[in-house]
Amino acid sequence: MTAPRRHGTEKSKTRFVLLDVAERLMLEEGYAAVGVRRVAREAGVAPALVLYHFGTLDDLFLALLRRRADDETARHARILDSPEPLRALWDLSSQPGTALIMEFMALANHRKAIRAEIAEAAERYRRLQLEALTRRVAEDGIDLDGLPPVAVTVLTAAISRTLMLESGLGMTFGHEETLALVESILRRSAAPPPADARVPAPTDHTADGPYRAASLPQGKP
Amino acid sequence: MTAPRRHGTEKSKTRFVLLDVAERLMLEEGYAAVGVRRVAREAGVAPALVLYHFGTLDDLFLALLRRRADDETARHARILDSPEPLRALWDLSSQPGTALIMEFMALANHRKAIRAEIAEAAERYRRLQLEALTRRVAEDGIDLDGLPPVAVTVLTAAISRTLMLESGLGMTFGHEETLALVESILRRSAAPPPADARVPAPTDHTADGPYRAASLPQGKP
DNA sequence: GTCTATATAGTGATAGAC
DNA sequence: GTCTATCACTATATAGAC
Repeated sequence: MTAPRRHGTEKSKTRFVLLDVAERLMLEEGYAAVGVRRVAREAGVAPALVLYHFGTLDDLFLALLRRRADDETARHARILDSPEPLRALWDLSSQPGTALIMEFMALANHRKAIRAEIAEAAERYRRLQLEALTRRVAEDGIDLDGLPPVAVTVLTAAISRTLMLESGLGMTFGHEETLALVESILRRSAAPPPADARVPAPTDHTADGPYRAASLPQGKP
Repeated sequence: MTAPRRHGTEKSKTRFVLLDVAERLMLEEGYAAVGVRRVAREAGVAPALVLYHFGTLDDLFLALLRRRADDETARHARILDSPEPLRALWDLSSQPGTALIMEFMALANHRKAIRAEIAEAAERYRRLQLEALTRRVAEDGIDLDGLPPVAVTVLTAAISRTLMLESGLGMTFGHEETLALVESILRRSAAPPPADARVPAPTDHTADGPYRAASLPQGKP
């Protein structure tokens, strides 16, 4: 397709280093910090080598996006294993891996050439979450308050992303109360399904206190 | 403070045109489309004139941010007047004005010089929403399902922003169900407060059907 | 207030030697 | 596979004429 002249698609060690640098830059300083010269400098190589390996900068982004695919798929599998699938979903959405996806979605707004592929990846992760969550709802009697599982995945992504983005901007107004609300929902969902009527929480397996806040990783310090 | 050499802070007609162009570009193509040359070209003036009026590009962004302040304050007042304050809050968060704030928050990640001021503006809007919502909860018996009003403002912002961002990327998986969920919450909140026990919706004032979807403006077409 | 012209520095990408 | 050198283009910002 877009084979320019020559490019090293092999399992070069340098190639992985370049991707590592690009990923770190995206997480720490945002996608705008990822450039040919910056990546090359931090990797200790010449700028031309970056283009030799990836052809264009867009291809570097795409290579980075695809490299995460396996890791993310493995992470989503935890929803299936966890005794509290809803909490597993929430924790998953609050991890750096998700912050990277969020940064890619911001990138997609400015690189229309790779917008479709980024959106496709984001949607694929949502489908993975939905599949795992749906199975757990069907097998065990997970309490979702009657919410459609797909809506739960959207809400989880929306809330966690918003808290991450705003925290990175130093804006935390209302976060504590929102996290407390999330926590209360997670606890209710964790309780075993009521046999007939509603019963209070069985054993209170965590010392309560009001609620724990500040459980999200900071976006960009 | 930051007086470079000379700048026209007056009520020049050109200055307003430049701000109009910048605002339109931000909404239609994102903040990255706002540059000295681009704004000048679409306004029909020379690039140097943009810097004459605003000094730097950052100052142009800040001027644009401040110009929206009055409009947004007026918009938030609608929450106080509406018979359904929660729906008014949701509609407010789904408008282009909010899309502009969202674009500013993305901009803040790449312009650390004006990051604090942008975050401050976003937080001010949240406080406005909270103030209006809290008053309506106190005066009327608005049903918030026992949620803290501040959490409602965070959730509203999170959900509406997420749907807008994803729609702009052509990613709508799960949106329909989420909008249906929002709509059901809005309807429940609109019902007059139950005197003693729970009663079904009084009159069904809208022909139902499943739910209406696609009620959000598209982000970036 | 608006212009032309230019300074200065950044970008992605390419050519060709080694 | 890696390099140096460079092209072509863009960006913000400034100087000075009108």
